[in-house]
Amino acid sequence: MAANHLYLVDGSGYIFRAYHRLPPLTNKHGEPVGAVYGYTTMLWKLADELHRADGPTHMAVILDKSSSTFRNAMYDQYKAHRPPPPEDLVPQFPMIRDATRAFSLPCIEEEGWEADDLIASYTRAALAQGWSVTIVSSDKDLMQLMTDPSVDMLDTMNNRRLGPEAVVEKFGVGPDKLGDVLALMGDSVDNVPGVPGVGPKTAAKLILEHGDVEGVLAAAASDTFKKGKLRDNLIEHAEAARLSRKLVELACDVPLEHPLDELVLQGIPEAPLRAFLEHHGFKTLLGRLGQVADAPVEAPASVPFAEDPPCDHDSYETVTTVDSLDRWIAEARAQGFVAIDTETTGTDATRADLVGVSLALGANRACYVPLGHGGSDLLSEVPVQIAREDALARLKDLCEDPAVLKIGHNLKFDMIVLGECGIAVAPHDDTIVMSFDLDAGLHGHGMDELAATHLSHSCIAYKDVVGTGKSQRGFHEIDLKSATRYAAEDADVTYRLWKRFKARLPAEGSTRVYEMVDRPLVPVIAQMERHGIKVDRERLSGLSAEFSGQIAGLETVIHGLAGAPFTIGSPKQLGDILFERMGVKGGRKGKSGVYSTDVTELERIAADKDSAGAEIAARVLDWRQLTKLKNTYTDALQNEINPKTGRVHTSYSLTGAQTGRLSSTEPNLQNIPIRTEIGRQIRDAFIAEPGHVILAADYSQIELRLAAHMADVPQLREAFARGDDIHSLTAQELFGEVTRDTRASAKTINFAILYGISRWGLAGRLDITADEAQAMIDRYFERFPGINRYIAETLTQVRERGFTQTLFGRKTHFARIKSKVQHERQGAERAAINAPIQGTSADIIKRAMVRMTPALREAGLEGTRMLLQVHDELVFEVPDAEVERAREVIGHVMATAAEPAVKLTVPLGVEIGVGASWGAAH
DNA sequence: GATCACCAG
DNA sequence: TAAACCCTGGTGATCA
Repeated sequence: MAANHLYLVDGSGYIFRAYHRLPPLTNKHGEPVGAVYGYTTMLWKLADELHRADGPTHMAVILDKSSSTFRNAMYDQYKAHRPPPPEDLVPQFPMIRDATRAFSLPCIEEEGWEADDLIASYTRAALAQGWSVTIVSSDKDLMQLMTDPSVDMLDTMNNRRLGPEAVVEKFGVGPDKLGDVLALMGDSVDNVPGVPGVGPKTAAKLILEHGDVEGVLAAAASDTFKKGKLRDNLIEHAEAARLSRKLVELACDVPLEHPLDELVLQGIPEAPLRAFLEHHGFKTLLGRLGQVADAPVEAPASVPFAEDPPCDHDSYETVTTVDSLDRWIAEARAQGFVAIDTETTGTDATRADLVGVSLALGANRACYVPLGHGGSDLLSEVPVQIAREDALARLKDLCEDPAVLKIGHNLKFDMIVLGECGIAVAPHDDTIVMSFDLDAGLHGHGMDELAATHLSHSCIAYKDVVGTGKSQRGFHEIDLKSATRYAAEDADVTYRLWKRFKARLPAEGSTRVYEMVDRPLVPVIAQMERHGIKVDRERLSGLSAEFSGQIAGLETVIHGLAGAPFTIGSPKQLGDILFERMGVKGGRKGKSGVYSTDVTELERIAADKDSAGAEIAARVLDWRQLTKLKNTYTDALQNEINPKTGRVHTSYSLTGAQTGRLSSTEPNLQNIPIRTEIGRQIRDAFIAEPGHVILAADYSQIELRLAAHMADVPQLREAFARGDDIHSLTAQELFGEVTRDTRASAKTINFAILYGISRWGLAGRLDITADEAQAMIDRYFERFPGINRYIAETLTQVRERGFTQTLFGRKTHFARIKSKVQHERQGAERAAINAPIQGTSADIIKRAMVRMTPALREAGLEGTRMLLQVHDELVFEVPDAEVERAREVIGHVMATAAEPAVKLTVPLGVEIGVGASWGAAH
């Protein structure tokens, strides 16, 4: 008979990880239960272990009891700086004991001992009986226990079993030396001091050379040790190192309150478990118990859904013959839809090469079609694959077949890659966009996270397939078996998510925004990214050189003023110079205790001509501006020019901003300077091809116009209709006269309103007292009562429903709107006031983008291309001959983009400029 | 990796 | 009580 096998669950560790991983769900009693839910699903997964041949015979959950331990007696600073647990986590601790009891598992905690010590002690006792032990945790301290071959670890969050080799991989030493390495490294969270300057790499090297902490310290004290900072630190902090060694040592001789036999598993009775799940309304789990209770639904994510079988990676087929590929395609045609995913050599779609395509027709009906594996040093033998042209020709027929729906997750990426192979993809659905339109604000929308949330499935991690760092390989270097498991799983999971989202969209009122705005936008964005924009490298490097000279000059001056050289870019050093050495009066800021040296602070100092720091502050401001422009723009942008196209191809995220805006990365082309003359020059480097011009079209004050419409403010609506200056009107209403100053203040207030105003924020902006700011706000609300009403209604709704909506029905969820932490709640309120306005603006420009290309083509403008979107601006490259007509078409499409779905009571103004460069087009 | 600072709408 | 510090984003440098 097999020996007993004890599972020890590190409950405390899981609570915190579940808390930070999951959205802050609430049950029907209004109690926060996010961490409890995560913990419960973890125990659930553990129940699967029961069916393993070498599964548990005994099990217990070990928890920390909040109290001091022997380590505090040794070192009073131990865990002293650990912040208290978040407020909405505290009430979940007792519920976690409930959850454990619901599974009929013993729950062990003891005064004066950390969970780690109890786990160590029970482990030792079990080993003494000849049992084997699995520690369910990913805690690095507990890895010390794997010195015995009968001990392993299990991390249920990613379903990984860890053995001693995992310790070697992570820390460079085996479990027997781990305590010494951890001691030298220290741990800032637990406040284990360690030795300054020694991280994991150095610690491992030292321990491997000298055996243990004492050996390292002895070596450092001897003359043979290499002189330098490391040796000084080891000598100076020798005592701290010895103390740390004791702190990380696990106590394995704690008297056991429960004899091992008590921990025997007797099965999980259903009744208490059902009662617990029903109390919290965990419907997905209840569904799995066999029967769904009809409790009200508290979160859409837990709507029960017809159960799919778990992902079976061995069921996936590697398609290496044309016949087989034809069969898969025929089945896709027969059923009318297919989930699809591409694998490539890299993550930048505009530079990556296609390596393979996976398809899924249903749960566990998935395959991988390798197209470009092998041929490199690492996988020199080219495996059998269908000839690339044959496969691509068939895939093209499938992707362009109007009778087959292609489903992807972040399909924009695949559209770009396939587009480079001459393949269009239509019609389509995109699960990342579906998820965003359903659940923006609740959680991220990456496939791994969605699989965990909706399918309770841990996807194979990409880095586990290709590795990381120096040993990382391209996907084309992966063997076909591993590649198939990973790639086909992606398509399989995409299909499973699609089925759920497809049902939820109409049920939750999100079909409109998905079908009218976001879904059709996907291929439009893919096209824009493929086009890219031409950038004049010489112009950028010229600016870089110019800036370099000025920066060097400023550095000399600044160092002279400071009396000594220092790192100007270090806020810490600059703060010390200004506030300590030069005695400038000013305030501390931030938790880390460094002086704030941001723009407002430096401008304040520079303005006080009597101050000793005025000169240096002014110079540092100039230095900051120039280094920012050089590092972030003139230098960095040159590296982003694609050598193949000579153009810069940004990547837009359709799910990056919770309000529905796009965001732009690698490079970010939505924050190219414009507000200062010197920064503006960078825009001159964005140019048109010969025979073309750049055309830039901006919505004029679109958010204020939308506020006037949505809050129904007659004065503002009429002013926009007349084409009046809106800030002057506000100044007249608020101050009774229009001057430069009152107009500037009015402009600030107008924008502050859109952002969810607070008296302190406005006070800081206008440099007035909070009371004066409050008086202005009161007056604003008095003159424009609609604004006040809009804010109140928006807040009432978001508190009731948990989300706001745009005029097109886009939802943004605000989990923190009920937070007990004041500043979190207030932050959520401000964001909620802003979201419908910012989001509607995003909806409108997206609709303009969707209609733009068809409208241009219909007008016979074949050469005009849309290149960039910057929130309220669209940038085009236009052949000289098309400029005048393009102006008209673009202006018209943008101005009418809301119609006919939404009829606005204000006109949308569009301003258009044309020039040889982006800078000249403004 | 966290923090600060700063670019845009 | 004291603090609050206007929304949405992304990137680069420094420092532990």
